Amino acid sequence: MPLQKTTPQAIIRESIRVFRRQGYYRTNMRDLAAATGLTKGAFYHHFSNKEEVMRQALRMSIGWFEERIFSLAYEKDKSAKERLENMSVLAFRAFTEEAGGCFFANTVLETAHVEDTFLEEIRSFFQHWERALVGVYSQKYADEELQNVVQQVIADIEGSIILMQLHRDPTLVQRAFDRALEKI
Amino acid sequence: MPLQKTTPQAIIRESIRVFRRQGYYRTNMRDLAAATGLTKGAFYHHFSNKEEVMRQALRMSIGWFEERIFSLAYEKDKSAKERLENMSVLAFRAFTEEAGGCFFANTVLETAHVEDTFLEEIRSFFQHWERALVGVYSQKYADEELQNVVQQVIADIEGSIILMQLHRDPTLVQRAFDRALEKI
DNA sequence: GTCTATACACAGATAGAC
DNA sequence: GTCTATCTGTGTATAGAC
Repeated sequence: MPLQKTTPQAIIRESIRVFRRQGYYRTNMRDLAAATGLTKGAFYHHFSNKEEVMRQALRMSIGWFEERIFSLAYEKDKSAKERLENMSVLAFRAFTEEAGGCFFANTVLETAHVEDTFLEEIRSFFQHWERALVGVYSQKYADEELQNVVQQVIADIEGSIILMQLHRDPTLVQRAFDRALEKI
Repeated sequence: MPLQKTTPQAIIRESIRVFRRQGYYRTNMRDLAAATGLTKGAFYHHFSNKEEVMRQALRMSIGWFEERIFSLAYEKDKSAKERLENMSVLAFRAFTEEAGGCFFANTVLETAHVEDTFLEEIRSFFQHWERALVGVYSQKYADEELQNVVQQVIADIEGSIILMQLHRDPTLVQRAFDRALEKI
């Protein structure tokens, strides 16, 4: 075996954990390198700067959500309620693990006014989430009301994630998911 | 030579604006000083470090919300609906002005995992908000349901503030306030 | 591919002149 | 009370040895 070759994927995977906990500006290159057991010097062999790492971290995370969670909204053989339940279980886990909250929400609030470097990626995440929810709620609501319900569900969950981080209590997020299930 | 005396109050007032837009870590002492037309050196004559400025900024902001907004929940001569409407108008303005969103939510997400330096202040803000909403919604709901409604209203608004900053569209927040008014 | 060493910029904070 | 100058630490990023 070649002495542990560190893959860019592994680096990004660990970087997501660090960014999600510490935020973008507070995280430095030493933190990111150390998370994969590298030194700064070795880290720069794989990525040319922090912005690039962050962008790839956001993209990998979006891909993960699409593949593992949003995709559940489109399983045609299951009822809308069932699909929403399946998504909720995994989304709850994703947002509460390591108490890191929502990587994308964290990043909007931190960077939106300073630079719009990551806006495109973050918007993509929320668009996919919205589309998935429209998929399940469209059996009960339509048009403007549908839009309003979906927006409320997302806002309720994201707001509850903030409160979870403030009170260190994941059940606050669980209740938001419960409210989302009551709406269908 | 500008020999005008700069009051700590004026400094904090401007610092709030900077912190709310740029966040805590991204803001440096030069930014804060410049916001009141001072240099770093002069700034340090009034405050000994950044953390102290932030803490006082949070406290002033809490005081402002209590005085100007949450207090409206306790005007006994008005109906619950009226009181909620009055709060909503001003709160909407406060959260959307300069597109800075909610100073407290921004700060939780940015700092909660790194240090709990400001948790106490931020919790105080949300407690006062919660109490005010309990005051108006208690005429229609009670006990657990009341708690749940209040939490949903706050979460919905805070989540919508995130979406506002993402899409640069304050009407998203307006709709959250509309939903809050429909619940009473 | 990974390391150590280092260049360079900027941040927080202090000293002392006016 | 405000300024300029400066100290010290830390951050991004690069160079070059192994």
